[in-house]
Amino acid sequence: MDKREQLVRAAFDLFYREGIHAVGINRVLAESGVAKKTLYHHFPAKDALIEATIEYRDRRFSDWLRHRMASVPAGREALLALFDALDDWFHGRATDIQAFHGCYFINVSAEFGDPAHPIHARCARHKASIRSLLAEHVNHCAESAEQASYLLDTLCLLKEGAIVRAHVEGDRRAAQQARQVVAGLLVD
Amino acid sequence: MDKREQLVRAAFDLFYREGIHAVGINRVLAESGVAKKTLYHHFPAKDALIEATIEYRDRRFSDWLRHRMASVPAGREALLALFDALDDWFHGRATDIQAFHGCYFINVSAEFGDPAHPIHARCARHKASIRSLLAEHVNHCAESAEQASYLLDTLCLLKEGAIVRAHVEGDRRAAQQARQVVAGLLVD
DNA sequence: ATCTGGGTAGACAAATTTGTCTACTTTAGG
DNA sequence: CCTAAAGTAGACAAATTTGTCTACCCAGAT
Repeated sequence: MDKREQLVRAAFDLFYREGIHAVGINRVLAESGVAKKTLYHHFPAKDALIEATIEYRDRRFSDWLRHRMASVPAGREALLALFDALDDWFHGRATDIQAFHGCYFINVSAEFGDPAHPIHARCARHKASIRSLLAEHVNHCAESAEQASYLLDTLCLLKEGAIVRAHVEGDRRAAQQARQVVAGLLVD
Repeated sequence: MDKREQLVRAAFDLFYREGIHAVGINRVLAESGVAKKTLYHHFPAKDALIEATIEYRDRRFSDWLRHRMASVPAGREALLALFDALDDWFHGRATDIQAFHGCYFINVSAEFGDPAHPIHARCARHKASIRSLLAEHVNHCAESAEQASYLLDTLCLLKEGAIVRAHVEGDRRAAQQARQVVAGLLVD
């Protein structure tokens, strides 16, 4: 078992559930069963560990979503599958990724509010990467570049909206609501 | 000048910009120019101060939005005015409320992730209150209870999505994008 | 006039934070 | 086999956290 990986997983679990500034290094150490020296051998400072958790989550979440969207025909169906995936996530039926506590990248961006901060910028990059995953599928079913752009923007708005509503307000129907809107936009 | 109010304002400014756990009591004291004893005279603990900042922001933000939506005819126009207001906010043209650093309630919910925590619950209540403000206007232009419910859900999704995209990704066009979608839904 | 409540400045306690360092052990490869 | 890297436990430093407390000031109501 790789100690670095152990650290990153434990740190992610704690940071995701309780927030980054609320969780001290010692909690991560205790949870992962790794020595402090080892942590500082792998990471120069807490910030580097935080970035590693973002990298970890980015990989995990993207793989999960890519997989879900690839299991149906590309285009319209894949875009609807996105919201089915979110629905499973909100209802605790997504075993590949952790139990739902909101979007890690939104949560981290809230704690590192300055857009110029590397950690915030890294979260923005994740969002851009998911956006480009959706873009591929939008291009499958849009009739013009203009419509594609409009569709992509709308999908991203609804996706973020669903995640936030599910977390802040605890309304787990949010994914289904968003799916319904998307279905209406994709009838053409 | 009311010391309690001074404290709440300074605390809100700092918490909103830098996050709650990242800002210590002493920072709030220094910024507000109030003595520590006075803080603990008005608030039993930091949590109570946090709740007071939420109360403060809830009042401020709701008043601002209500005012913006009341300056045009109720119904369709008011709902579009919501997104114009967001657009102004994102572009730093909303002087009544602070410069844009995301939604305070989403940010706080990220730091207090447990939905059962009173602070998280208070944020959810704010969202519910804004939702019911929108509901009044939706009822003005919906043709059925079913359509009204669908419209309201969609508006809320787009609103949260726009705020998150503007903050995390720094895409300040998000409000205009959302407005366009809403305009499409409200043509009837 | 005096007493009460809100205020100030800041020392202090106790816990916790990040990060360093020592001294020792384990493990894997040349 | 032996060296070098990675690991352990945990003491320690220095700063920072929340919250309490002392000692004093001042203004307004009784």
